[in-house]
Amino acid sequence: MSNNKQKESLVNTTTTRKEEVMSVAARLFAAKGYHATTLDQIAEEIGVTKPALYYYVTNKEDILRTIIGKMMEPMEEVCEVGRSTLSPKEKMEKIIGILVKFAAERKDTALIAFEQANILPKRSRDSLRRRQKEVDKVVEQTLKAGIAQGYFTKVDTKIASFAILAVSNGPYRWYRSEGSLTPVKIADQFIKLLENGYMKDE
Amino acid sequence: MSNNKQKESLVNTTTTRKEEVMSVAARLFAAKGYHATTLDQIAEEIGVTKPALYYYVTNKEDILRTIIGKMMEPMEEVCEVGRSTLSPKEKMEKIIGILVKFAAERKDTALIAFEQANILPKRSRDSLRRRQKEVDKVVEQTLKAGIAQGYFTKVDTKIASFAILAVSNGPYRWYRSEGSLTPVKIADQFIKLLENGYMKDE
DNA sequence: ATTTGTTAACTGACTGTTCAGTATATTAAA
DNA sequence: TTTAATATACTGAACAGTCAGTTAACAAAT
Repeated sequence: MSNNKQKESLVNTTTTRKEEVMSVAARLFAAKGYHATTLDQIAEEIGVTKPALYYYVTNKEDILRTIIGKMMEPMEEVCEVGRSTLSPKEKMEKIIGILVKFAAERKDTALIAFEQANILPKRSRDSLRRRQKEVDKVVEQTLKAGIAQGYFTKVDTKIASFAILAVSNGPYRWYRSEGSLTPVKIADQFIKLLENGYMKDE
Repeated sequence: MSNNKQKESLVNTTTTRKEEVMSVAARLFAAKGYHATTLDQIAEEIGVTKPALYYYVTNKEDILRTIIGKMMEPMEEVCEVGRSTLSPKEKMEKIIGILVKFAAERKDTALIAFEQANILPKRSRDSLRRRQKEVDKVVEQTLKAGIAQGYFTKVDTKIASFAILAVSNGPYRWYRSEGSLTPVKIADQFIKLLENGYMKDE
C-alpha cells in the first residue's frame, strides 16, 4: 500500500510538481468551482496528501491567483496588436485569432478567469480587470479607427466590441479538442461572420 | 403535517417573503457565487435569522434550483418562435430580442444559470441543459433554413449559432440598467452587426 | 548531514440543518 | 364578549460535518 510516488524525470517532458498542481487544480476549479474543490481532492488526483501541496504553494487562493495569471499573456498580446501599425481589419482579425486560440486551448483557465475571478481579493482581481478593460479598449479603438478610415460601417462601437469579445471568448464554453474543429478554423468562421454577417447582400 | 405555501394573497402588497429570499439570494449568488454565500448572509439582508429561511425553503440548493428555474420561460419562448411560421430572418431577430431582453433585465438569474448550474445535482441540471440544447438547435435550424432559402450566406451553422448565442446572452456580464442603453436598442445593434457585419461592402 | 519532499494526526473555524420554543395573529367556542 | 385553540412567522441554541491550514516526524537523495 502507499506509493505510487513521483519519479518525474522518467517520461515527464517538463512538468514540475507545481505545474501539475496548477493543471489539476485548474481542471477541478473549472469543473466544480473554486469553493467546491478541496485541497484533498487536488492532492488525491496528483497522488499525494494535502500537506504536500503546501510545499509548492502557500495558499489555496495562491493556486487560483496563479491560474488566473495565465490569462495575462494573451491579453498583453492583444494590446500589442493594438499598438501595431496594422490596418483596422488586420488588427481585428489578429485579435479574434488570439482570443479564440486561448479560449479553446486553455478552456479551464479562461473559464476560471471569466467566471471565478471575483473570488480573489480586490487587490489581485483588479490587475486582471484592468487588463480586460485594456483589451476592451483596444477592440473599441480598432472599431473606431476602421469606421473613421471608411473601412467599417458605423456601428455602436461599445455594443459591437462587447459582441466581438463575447464571440471570441466564447469557445471556452463549448470547444472540444477531440473534435475536428481547430481554433484557427473557428476563428476564421467568426471573422467571416463578424465582418460580413449572415445576410446575403444582394 | 400540514404545509407550506398556498394562498397568502391577503396583505401581500407585492413581494412575498419567499420571493424576497429568492431575489436577495440571486443577488448574492451572482455577486459572490453559491458556495461563498452563506444562509446567514441571506437571512441578515432580509432581516431575519438563518433558521427562518427554512420556513420558506427546504434547502440551500432549493434556492438555487428555484432561481435557475426562472430561465426556463424565455428559453421556451425561443422554442415557440422556432415553431412559428415566420421567415428565418424574422425568427432570428425575435430570438435575439428575447435573449438580450432576458440577459439584460434578469442579469443575476442569467449569470447563475450560465455559470453556476453545474452545482446542481445531475437530475436538476439536466432539464436546464436539455432546454439550452433545444435553443441551440432552434438557432441552428433557423440558420440552415435561411441558407437553404437563399437569404443567408453559407456559414458553418454550428459555429455561427455559438456566435449568435454568445452575443445574445452576453449582456448579463455588462448591462447596467442605470445607463442609457435599453435592451431593445442593444438587440437592434446586435441584429445589425450579426446580419451585416462591420465591414463596409463596397 | 542537510536539503527536499512527504505523511499521519490534528485544530480551529465555519456552515448547513434541525429542533424546541415563543410571540403574534386568526379563527372557533363558550 | 371573553376565552380557548390553532396556524403563522420566527428565534436561540446546538449538532454534525467539512475543510484550510499546522505541526512534527520521517524517508530519500544529494
